[in-house]
Amino acid sequence: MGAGDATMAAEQTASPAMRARGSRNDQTRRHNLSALLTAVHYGGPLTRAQLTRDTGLNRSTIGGLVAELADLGLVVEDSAAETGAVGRPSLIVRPRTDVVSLAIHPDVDALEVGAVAIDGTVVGRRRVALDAPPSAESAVQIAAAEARFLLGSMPGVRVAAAAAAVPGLVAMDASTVVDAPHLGWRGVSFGERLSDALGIPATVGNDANLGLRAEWGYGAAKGHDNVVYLNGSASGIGGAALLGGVMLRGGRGYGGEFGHMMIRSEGVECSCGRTGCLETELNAVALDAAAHDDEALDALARTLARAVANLECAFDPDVVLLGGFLGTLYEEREALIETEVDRHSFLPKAEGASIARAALGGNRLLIGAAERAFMPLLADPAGTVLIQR
Amino acid sequence: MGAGDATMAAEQTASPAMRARGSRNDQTRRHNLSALLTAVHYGGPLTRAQLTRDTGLNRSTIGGLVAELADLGLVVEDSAAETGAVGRPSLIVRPRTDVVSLAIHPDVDALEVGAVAIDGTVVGRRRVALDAPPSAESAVQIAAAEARFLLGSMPGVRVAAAAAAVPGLVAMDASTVVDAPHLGWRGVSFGERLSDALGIPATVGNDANLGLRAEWGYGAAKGHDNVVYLNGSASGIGGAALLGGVMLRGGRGYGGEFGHMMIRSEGVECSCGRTGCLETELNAVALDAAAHDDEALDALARTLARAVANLECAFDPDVVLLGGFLGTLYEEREALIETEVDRHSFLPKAEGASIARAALGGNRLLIGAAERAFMPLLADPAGTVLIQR
DNA sequence: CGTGATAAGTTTCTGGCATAAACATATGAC
DNA sequence: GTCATATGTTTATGCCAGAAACTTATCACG
Repeated sequence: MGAGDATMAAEQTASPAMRARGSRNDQTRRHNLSALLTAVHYGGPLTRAQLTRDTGLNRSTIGGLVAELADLGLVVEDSAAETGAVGRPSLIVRPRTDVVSLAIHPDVDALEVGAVAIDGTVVGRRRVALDAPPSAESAVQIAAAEARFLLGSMPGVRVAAAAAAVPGLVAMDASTVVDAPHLGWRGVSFGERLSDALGIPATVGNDANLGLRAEWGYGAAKGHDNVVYLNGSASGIGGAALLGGVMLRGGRGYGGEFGHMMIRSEGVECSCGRTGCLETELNAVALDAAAHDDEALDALARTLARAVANLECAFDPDVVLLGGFLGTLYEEREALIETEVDRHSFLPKAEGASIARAALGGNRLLIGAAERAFMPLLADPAGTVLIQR
Repeated sequence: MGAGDATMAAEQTASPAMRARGSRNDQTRRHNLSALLTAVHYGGPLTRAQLTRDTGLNRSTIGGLVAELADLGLVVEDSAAETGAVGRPSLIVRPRTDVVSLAIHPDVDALEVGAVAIDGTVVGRRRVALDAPPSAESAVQIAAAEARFLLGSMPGVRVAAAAAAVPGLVAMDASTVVDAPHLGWRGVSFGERLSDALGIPATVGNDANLGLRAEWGYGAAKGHDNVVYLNGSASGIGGAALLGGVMLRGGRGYGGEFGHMMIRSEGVECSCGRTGCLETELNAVALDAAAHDDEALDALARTLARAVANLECAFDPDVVLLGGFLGTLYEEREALIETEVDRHSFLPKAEGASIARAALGGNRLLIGAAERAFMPLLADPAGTVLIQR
């Protein structure tokens, strides 16, 4: 009889908190439309035959669902490219590239606005250099002006939503920036203000979170469901984690602040009030200072390795993704870091997580924010209104 | 327009890994049966009217679903207790107490077997004291004998499944004990062997995980969806985390090993090969030694506080739950720990997690293991066969 | 070319599921 | 004892995916 039988079902989670929502027939339809649009969103153009296999749904059902998505203006069906296979060629379903989301990234020295199509390509971007960190209000104004310009250059385009990637704590409402120290924002309803200025629903997400989302969808974390992400930037170390395919959020939305994980008990005092935080021990300044000092660089690499080992022991990820200067440090000291992590790893060897460098570079936050903006549409393709420009 | 509109849907997770499963009509039925059984499982007896409100389903639908659950022998409907309210009294739906799961807990000095009814009450338990840690084989034999005895005393009872709580790493197959150092088990297919010996499907879970599951369903974590759990026992410190209502597992099932979180960089060498692990700095021996030394106890409390602060910064939980000797330490140094955690907390004050002591005591692991065993039944009430004894 | 094999799109019909609406019933209030 | 209220029950309806039969587009082979 074996234990295997029960395994699959047992992995599911039953909520004791009486969150018992009933399911209706129309939710089935919504779920299936969502599954198809999500599949072509991440997987690129797919044939109807592939969708049939992947979803396990019937040919007829796929036909109907794809027709509805086409009616909604979300996908187009092309004749097949020649495959050389026998049998009637299957139609290719691809997301329409004239459906975009707006991505906004305010940072200390610049503000970027991008338009990202539903297939994940950045179809337009504008960057405004800034002398000083923008106030929330000026960020909204600049973003709105740039967005208008951007959309003006793309006639006929339809906009799903907008989202901003902000370096700081974002509340569960996906609008309020609770504390973005480097921008000097505290308790700002940035999403709501953006929304009003753009005339488009806008949400806000933490930059590390959205960075991981992008890497997950289109970068180095693609295909992995358990990922720890560490990103080193001028403003410190941001962290995020994807666990079982779900983004770590926490009760208030502040989960994943690995930059303030204690890494040295007798360490330097951090701006956050604690001592020995990862980002006070390992940061852009320290890395610059160690640029021509092999031992200093080794020490920093060892610090990173301990952080990675600690995170592996807490999360047991498939991949630990390193971005920004942490990615650079990793490339420069790959062997050292790998052996140090192995040495410190609590988990059975050979099974450990792999370490990888983040892949998407300068487009990462724009793609991540757009991902966030596309989520309502992906979750309910028929129930989400697009804004025609 | 505001950001709020998009928020709910945006919190959902769309999987890029092309896990696009289609949903069929019969899954709707299964989902709803599961939702109802789960509701009465955790929420105790509920009226049909309450179920109607909680699920959002139609009166008629609830009627049909409850009838099916009753036909399956999983629930009974009673006439209402007098509520004093106007209107026709609603029938009370309660889980049948003659449906049980077997819980098995092998430990270094004893093996416990319990029978837990579907309403969460422990209806029978047997404890066999042991001179030495049992081998996996003898644990199977003892468990099977005790289970036979236990079930023999409960005629007419039907068994859903069995599950064991094991102090060690358990693989994703929910059967293989990869490494249970205190028992000396390595790479044992304990679940499969149990299954064969009992004649009942059996799975295996990590003890801390199952402890948290129990506290979540029936103890101090009830109603919270983001919980970090730390349990101190003779064999060290076990950890587990519930994140957004989902148990942290990791890619291989080893997530949540917070006992091996680095807490002092120049610390003592741990059996795991690392240094300064939480459980080498704070354990039963150290606590005993500090029993009559206020300063030593303060130091241990500070160590605990740092661990809690670290976990809060990574997970942003609603509650940090402390069990075993950590619960004792917390009770003895509550004020100190609270202020130290606040001082070290990275997150905005006042919003921080509360700390609480685990509630379920000696029944915790039996309840947790039974929870695990009930999961397939809860997930698919109509598709899971009960074993008649 | 023309025929057959193959695979996929399309059409039609069916069954399951939740719902709405109408009806029946059990309680409290007056 | 009647009414208001809330809930259980029965019946008819609409939606959705699936199955089966049919149609279409390609390749292979002679």
